[in-house]
Amino acid sequence: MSRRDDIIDAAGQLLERDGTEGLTMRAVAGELGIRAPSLYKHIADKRELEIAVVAAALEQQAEAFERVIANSGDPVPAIAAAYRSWALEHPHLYTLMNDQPLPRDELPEGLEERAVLPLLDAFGGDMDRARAAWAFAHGMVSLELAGRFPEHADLSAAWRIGLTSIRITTEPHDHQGEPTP
Amino acid sequence: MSRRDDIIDAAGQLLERDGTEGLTMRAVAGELGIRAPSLYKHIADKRELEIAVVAAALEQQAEAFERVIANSGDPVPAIAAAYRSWALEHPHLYTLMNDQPLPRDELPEGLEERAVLPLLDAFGGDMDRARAAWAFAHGMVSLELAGRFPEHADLSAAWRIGLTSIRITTEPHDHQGEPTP
DNA sequence: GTCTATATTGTGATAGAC
DNA sequence: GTCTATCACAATATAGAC
Repeated sequence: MSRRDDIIDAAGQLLERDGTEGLTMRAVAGELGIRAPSLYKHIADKRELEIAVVAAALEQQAEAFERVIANSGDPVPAIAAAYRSWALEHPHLYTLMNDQPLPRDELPEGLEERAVLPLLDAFGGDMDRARAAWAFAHGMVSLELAGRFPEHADLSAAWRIGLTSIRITTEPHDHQGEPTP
Repeated sequence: MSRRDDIIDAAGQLLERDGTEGLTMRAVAGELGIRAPSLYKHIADKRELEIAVVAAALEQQAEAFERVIANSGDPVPAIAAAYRSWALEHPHLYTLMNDQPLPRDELPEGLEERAVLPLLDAFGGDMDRARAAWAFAHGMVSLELAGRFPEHADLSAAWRIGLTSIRITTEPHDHQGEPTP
């Protein structure tokens, strides 16, 4: 493990522990027992560090999805459960990955596709439906992470309704009846 | 309009123009042609200002929903379209309202309920289903605002699938608010 | 590879005069 | 209600010594 990887690793742990505001160059250095200026011998600037953290998190997420579809008969609820679990266990990484554009040009080749593939397969290659399911899951997870749901809200019921709905419904491709926003 | 309201108004406009980082006490004061310390004669601190901005935005959103259901036969797609439009026109306000817990204790009495009511009615009082629809819409909107969708993504198709699915499907469930025949 | 010293810029907030 | 002056921080980043 290179010194650069140590830094990326420490940054990820620090982000998860202290949140976005806690992720400072001083703090990352402190985590490794060195001073902030020393980091710049290994990485160009803070943005490069954040991109590396996002890439590592995306890979971790992809592995989690691949693991779960291997051991389950019904992929949609399995992936949804894994998606939610990963987010609840890594709330700040999850936010960093999803509240800004993916730095696609600076990500390892094929990584995004790899992370998306399990869900896409679970919907028989129907990208639009997979995208709707992703948006639903992201909505549920991000509102839960943000503490935006009322305390009494029955999240299990909402998950069940959203997931079964998006999966069950069939719709002809040339369907025109529904106005869209 | 009190001086306090001027400040809240300026803060909202500034947030929308320059984003979260642009919302500083100095900048808000500058917008009004005064100095930052003068603000503290009218508001306690920055947090109080942000809460007031959120409350004003929530009220504006509620008005938009009420306006749209009055002029439309089919409320679900109408509210969805209004929800998306409002978010795209006020991206930073939308984010501020939804990426942290609502300060419910410091919001005007009944405001949250008022903003939710149109959607809840559109689902016949079925709160769980309305919540699923909200999560879907929030997921679509927040991913769009964050620039997280690939450029080629067919968002209309995803909206159509998600909305029709969540509306159409029926599921064994206690329909609390469903009109009894 | 790491250090000290420093530049530069920014923030929220208070004291006290007018 | 507004001002000036100021406190108390904290941030990213660079230069140059060792």
